[in-house]
Amino acid sequence: MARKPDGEGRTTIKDVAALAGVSVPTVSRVLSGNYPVAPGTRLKVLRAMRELDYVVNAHARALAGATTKTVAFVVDDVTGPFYAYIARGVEQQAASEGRLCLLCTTHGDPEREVAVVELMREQHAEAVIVVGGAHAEESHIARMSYFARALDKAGSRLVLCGRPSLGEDVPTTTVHYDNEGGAHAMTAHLLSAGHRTISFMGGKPGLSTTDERVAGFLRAHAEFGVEVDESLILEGEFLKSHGIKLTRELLAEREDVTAIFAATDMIAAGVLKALRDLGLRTPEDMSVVGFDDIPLASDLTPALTTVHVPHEQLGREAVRLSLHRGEPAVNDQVVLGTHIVVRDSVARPRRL
Amino acid sequence: MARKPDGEGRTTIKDVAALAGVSVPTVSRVLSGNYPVAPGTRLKVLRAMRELDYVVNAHARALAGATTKTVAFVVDDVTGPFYAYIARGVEQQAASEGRLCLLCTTHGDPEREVAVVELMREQHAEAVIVVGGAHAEESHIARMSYFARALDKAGSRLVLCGRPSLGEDVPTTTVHYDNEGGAHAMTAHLLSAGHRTISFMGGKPGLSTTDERVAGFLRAHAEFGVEVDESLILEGEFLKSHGIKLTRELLAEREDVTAIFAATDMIAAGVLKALRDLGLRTPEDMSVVGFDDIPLASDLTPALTTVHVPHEQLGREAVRLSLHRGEPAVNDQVVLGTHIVVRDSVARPRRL
DNA sequence: CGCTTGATAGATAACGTTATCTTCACTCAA
DNA sequence: TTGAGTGAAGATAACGTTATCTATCAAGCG
Repeated sequence: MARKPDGEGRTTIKDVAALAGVSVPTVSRVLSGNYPVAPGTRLKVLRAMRELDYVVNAHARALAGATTKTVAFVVDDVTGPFYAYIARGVEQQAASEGRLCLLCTTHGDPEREVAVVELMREQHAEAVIVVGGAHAEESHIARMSYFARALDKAGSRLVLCGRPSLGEDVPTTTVHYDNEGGAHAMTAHLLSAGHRTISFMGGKPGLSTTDERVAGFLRAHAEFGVEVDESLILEGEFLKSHGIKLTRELLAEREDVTAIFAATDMIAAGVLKALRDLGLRTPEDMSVVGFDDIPLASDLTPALTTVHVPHEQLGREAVRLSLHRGEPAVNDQVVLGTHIVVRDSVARPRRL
Repeated sequence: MARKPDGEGRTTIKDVAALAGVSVPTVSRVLSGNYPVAPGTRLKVLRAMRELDYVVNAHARALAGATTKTVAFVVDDVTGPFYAYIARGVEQQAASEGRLCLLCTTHGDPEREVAVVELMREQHAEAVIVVGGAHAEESHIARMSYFARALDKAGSRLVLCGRPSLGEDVPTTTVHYDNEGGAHAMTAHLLSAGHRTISFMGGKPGLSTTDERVAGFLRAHAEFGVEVDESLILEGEFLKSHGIKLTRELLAEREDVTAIFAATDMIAAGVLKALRDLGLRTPEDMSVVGFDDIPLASDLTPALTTVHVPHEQLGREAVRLSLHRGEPAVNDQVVLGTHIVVRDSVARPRRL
């Protein structure tokens, strides 16, 4: 039972080699299995490893070899169901590809987003996946492009998940979903039902998610030949509380609105609550729809008609694409489809 | 503009040193700032770093120095709101202490939990935080204890968050919350309201979370001198669908139950839905309470009376305690309090 | 029977940092 | 002046792996 004195701390490959009576490289060979080792020798080494309770030092391995086997995941806030499901997709796919998953949050702060990407560069992550809507500011785009190139030069990859590409010439992988199409389909659904005065509620202009959803909203109106009253496009955060506040303000001012298109399901939850508090019935007095199809949507009363976003698949694809990209394309892009899910929150308008 | 030829990949500290015309250690000193460097030299180095767009190699640094600056976070599933909020707490605290956060999921599989902890050992994470109820199986406890000791020997720390300690002699930090007390208070609340036939619904026996909550349920009954009908303690997963199924089965068999204590808010959501489907009103025909106080609880109809768990604080404490533990205590323990939040889902029983 | 060949295993050199030990030029007191 | 003290930098040696090159031994072949 010759063993390294306890309390010494970490056991290294050297200790294993000594105990097994072989050289250090031989142990390394047993570990990686990429080189022939005599069965007897292998056994001795394995026994020594077990005896000493040895685990490799991932840092030393990363430094010596080339591959790092880590995927970084950058997100506003893990708490939102929207992100949580993408996170699950990322984590699952990463795990199934034998990768570890580094989690960072930015709290919606573009400054912090840049700082975090920098940090990931230090970690030599194989891919850095940035999730959620992007800010349209010129300076932010420039800085992200800069990091995309820096990562690319270091053999890594910037992945944009749920936000538009930075440009054809910037080396990134983009995994987006069809915000514009989903908003278009949903708006068409409302217009088909006879609604003509629809409020689009929530979202900050300049955030890609908002802009794309509003674009779909406008296009559907144009196709139906319905003029949009710009004052019905209300700005706000993606929060339930904002849904409540905006709904109150809207109904205090106008009587003619028959439907509310909430920019997200969370906002829609607030809208429904505000309507209930005001004594209005959904969908009889007011139709309400959302966007995202988070689990909450089907739990609301009434169950919310909304646009389904394939969150989990989004996360999986982000990892999958960034890890095995075959051709040396500068800029890979995938757009996943969205579709409307009809539940119980839409009816024909009463007052035309 | 003498610079390393592009396309070479990673720039190292050597390149910076060469460009700045100083030695490698000098650059390192500028980087860490723990040693005096002449202002002029510092400036030259900083300029070179910017010029070459240099970032340190975290792996090399981890290998050379001792500190690793990573916290690992092991959880069943990021998707559940319960875990998501703990995750947020962990991530926030880790970030504010300058640590990175490694995320792993186990999908409730004890095997995978062990594998993941092993993996974290390779990463030399400063702390490995395992979140959520634990399985009581002897073999699992033994293996976790083993890893706790292994981590401890390597200067790291196993943190149990929301699950009981592994024993006095096992080197761990435990950050728990008062399951038993919360369940006790809530049960007392129901008993005080006059309920005498209460079903405890959901949870798997053997999972610490379940066992602790049931214990509180039983203690309150004992204190009120009310006999518990064991057949009213129903087993099931922590899922909404199980809440629906169990409620249907329960009400098909018995007429005398006046209140349901759902083991979690998710189950309670299912209970409420099933009751509504059966044409029963809450709380007039049946009182319902939950446990966890996830955001969903206040959105349900009626708003759910439940036990508040300080999720985010739990995550923060886990990181804080594991990072600065002063005395060399083998086994630190903290238990955070829980309290009931009264909303609209409890009334006095109609039928006594 | 000597020489090539294949299968193993050891020796040595990276990998990119930080820690530690020296060295070197100065300044200041004796 | 000269020796001690000080501030700044270089030299060198880790850190724990894997990669690469070299050495050994046995078998196979001409």
